Amino acid sequence: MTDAVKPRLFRGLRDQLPEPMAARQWLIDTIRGVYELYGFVPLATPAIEYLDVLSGSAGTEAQDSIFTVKNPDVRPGDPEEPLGLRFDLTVPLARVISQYRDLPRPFRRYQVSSVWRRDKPGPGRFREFTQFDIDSVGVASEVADVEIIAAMCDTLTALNVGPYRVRFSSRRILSLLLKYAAIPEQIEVVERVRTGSGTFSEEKANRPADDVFRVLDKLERVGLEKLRLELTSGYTDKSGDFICGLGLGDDQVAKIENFLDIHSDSRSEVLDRLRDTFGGVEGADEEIDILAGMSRQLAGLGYNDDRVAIDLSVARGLAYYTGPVFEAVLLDAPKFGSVFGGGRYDNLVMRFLGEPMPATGASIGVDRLLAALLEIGKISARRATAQVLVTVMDKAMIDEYLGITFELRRAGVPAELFLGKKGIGKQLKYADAQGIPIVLMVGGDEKEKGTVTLKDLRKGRVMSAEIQARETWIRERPGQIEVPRGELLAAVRSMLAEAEERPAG
RNA sequence: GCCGGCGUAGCUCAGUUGGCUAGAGCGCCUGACUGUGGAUCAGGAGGUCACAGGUUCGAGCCCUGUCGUCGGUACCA
Repeated sequence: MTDAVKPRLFRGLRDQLPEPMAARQWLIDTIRGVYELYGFVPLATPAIEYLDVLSGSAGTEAQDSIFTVKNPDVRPGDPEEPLGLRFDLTVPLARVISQYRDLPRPFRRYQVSSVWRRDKPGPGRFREFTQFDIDSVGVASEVADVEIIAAMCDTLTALNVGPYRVRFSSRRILSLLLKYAAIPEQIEVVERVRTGSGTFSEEKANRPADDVFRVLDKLERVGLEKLRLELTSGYTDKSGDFICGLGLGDDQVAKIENFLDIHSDSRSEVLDRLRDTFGGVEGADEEIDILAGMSRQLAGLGYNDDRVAIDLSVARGLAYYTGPVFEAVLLDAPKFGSVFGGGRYDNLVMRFLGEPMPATGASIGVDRLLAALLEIGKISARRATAQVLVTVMDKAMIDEYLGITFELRRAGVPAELFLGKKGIGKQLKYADAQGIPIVLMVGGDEKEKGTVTLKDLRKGRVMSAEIQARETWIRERPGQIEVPRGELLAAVRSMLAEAEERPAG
């Protein structure tokens, strides 16, 4: 043999093997069902886009995580037209909106697709992952945001994820916080730049005030102590890395803490306290009224405090959000963080269109949500799609086995004909290992009697615990029945009905 | 990106201060039991010790680099 190619995958990529795929497809189908119930229409766009279409929405730092693609058409002397893989579904949507002017407005679409980011992979974080997005483009009214929040709730309910909480706030409330705390648009910070092993040089730099939001977003993860340090002097973390502080003054930090102190399970209480705190701030009443209106509409539809909260620490990556922002967490799987999030982005489409175009939407991290549901046992992986394995007992009877298999399939019962070369014992073992619940056996005996033998492997699995001796095991033939050939379908159906399958499979 | 830990069978891991032919459990395969999945018993296959270089009489073990992986941190449109 010559050198075989080593089978391997590029870092951060993974295969999706059959077991989790079944659960994944159920997840996606269920989400799609909810979105179509809301009247959203499907859209697909290519994985590859021109790099200038992808980048720019979030500045140069965004480019660092885009996978670039070599343009095969570029010729010597021609201007380069670099390409990249999409990193989200929102930017392609903005392009589509701008490119197809005759699309209905408002345009309400859903899209489930892979996206790619060149970030460092981590647990539950891959370089290729699937997002499921829902967006309303062309609606300035907050009713569109209310609808998105409601759809998030209905989706999570349909997925049977257990208790969850959708939290929302508004980017404009956070802008008011900057006024309230008297934080200027540019913050001067001292960055520490590594110049060698263990040595640093200090450099002054300007950071936009939005950096404050980025820090606030970490509250839940790092706690108030570290948050305070990061707002002021900075600190050195466990690994010895220096975290740059924003150099805010005590008064400013105190006011931010006042703001963060406003939290309650009651939306109206949060709004009341916010009104008090932002008392003299210009424009505050108007923004708070908007949140109050959303809250009232949600309550009117039955989305109450038990699952939708106003949480002022929700900031999200604020690069293009302009209004309400929202995210959902599973209360049984808090460590997975936000599994579903979004917000209003009224300026994004303008980049392509040149004129304002309001838009709002949310995105599900399908992989993260799936991982969370598998971990808390709210969804189970199924190995087989077949419900019946038709075994091959006598090779001479293969035509009959084929016939039975197709009879089952044509009656809507997923069935597999065993195509390997193994004895009956091995075939049963195969069915058991694959999670196929029913085995069908027809040999010389059955043929003579005009019957078929059906075996429910799930019953045997239960009885296995009490049977010790192999003789007994074989003699008892747990879960096995013999029925007339003509009653095959009816018998299979009643056997399948006996143990009801969970929807997730 | 930065800091640190770890790479030994399909999986989880042992492997002494560097010393004979690299081990275990699980899984897999075969058989007992050729018409019965579990359990039990017996046997078997499977390793370039991540890769490359170096030190040494001798390296899974020590050194350097690369790759991978895990954790922290940054970023997350």
